[in-house]
Amino acid sequence: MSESHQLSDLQLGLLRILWDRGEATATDVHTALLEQDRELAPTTVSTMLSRLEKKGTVTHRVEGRQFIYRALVSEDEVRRSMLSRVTDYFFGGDVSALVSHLVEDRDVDPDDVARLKQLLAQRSGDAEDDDA
Amino acid sequence: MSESHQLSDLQLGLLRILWDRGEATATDVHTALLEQDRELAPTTVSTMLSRLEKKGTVTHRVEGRQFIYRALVSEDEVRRSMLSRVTDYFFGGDVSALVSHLVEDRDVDPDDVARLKQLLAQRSGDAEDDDA
DNA sequence: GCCGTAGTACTACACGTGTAGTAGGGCGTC
DNA sequence: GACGCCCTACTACACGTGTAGTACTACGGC
Repeated sequence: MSESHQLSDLQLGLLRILWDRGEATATDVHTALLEQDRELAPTTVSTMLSRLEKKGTVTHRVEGRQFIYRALVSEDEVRRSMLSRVTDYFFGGDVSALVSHLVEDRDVDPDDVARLKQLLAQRSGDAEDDDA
Repeated sequence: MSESHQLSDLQLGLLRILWDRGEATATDVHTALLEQDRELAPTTVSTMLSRLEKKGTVTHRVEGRQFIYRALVSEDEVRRSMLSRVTDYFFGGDVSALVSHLVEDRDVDPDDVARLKQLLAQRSGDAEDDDA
């Protein structure tokens, strides 16, 4: 089930639009991409959508002359898959190692640290919470 | 500078070996892959290494008849790049949102939660640390 | 000195991606 | 009713990847 979604930036871009809108015609997608300064020929967008459909990533229904596309994979699924890839590869599958890394290494500002502490407190709250 | 390293699984596999060993001949890499049940022809490995070299991801020096390869991108750099991609795409670049997600959504067991709490405690303890 | 072996270089091919042109079929317009 | 426009379908092409065969070359052994 949980296929390793290896998606390119453009493919992610298309999916993003479909996820945000639920459904969209090729033209909608094209327009949306333009708004993101992704200037592609309409045919290019259609081609990509067809290909994604062939892979089972999206599907479409017909309305009049238009194809209305919809994602078949959920954002959550793809996010999970991409995160797994990083987690597995760089942290031996240990999510908490990834979290540690993020907290240690990357710029998580004090506010966020506070927020996370709270989150963790809630998380373990039911057990023996004593926030340090 | 920080190029978006868009690397395939195999490419990551090769890099992993180079990172772990510092340097390795094509044969070393081939052998290492075999040990990971990645059964590829020696020529395939060489081809991939050449291509990575052409892209500037690895380099080699010659010793006798052998090429000794070495990664030109650091593991850290690639990890950072891959994490950025996920973070930017799914969390609008907000690292703490990613961390929250990981903590909320994924299986971080109680021990880890405790560990993370400690980590955060430390993190917010030395409030005036200003690393680059 | 010749031969085999090991190791790299060159070549090849299928497939996916990014990109887009052209063709074909309806629908609206006049 | 003919024309054109808007869509999708089909085709094309360059480039990267995965995969590997074949060619070339140099070193070591006898």
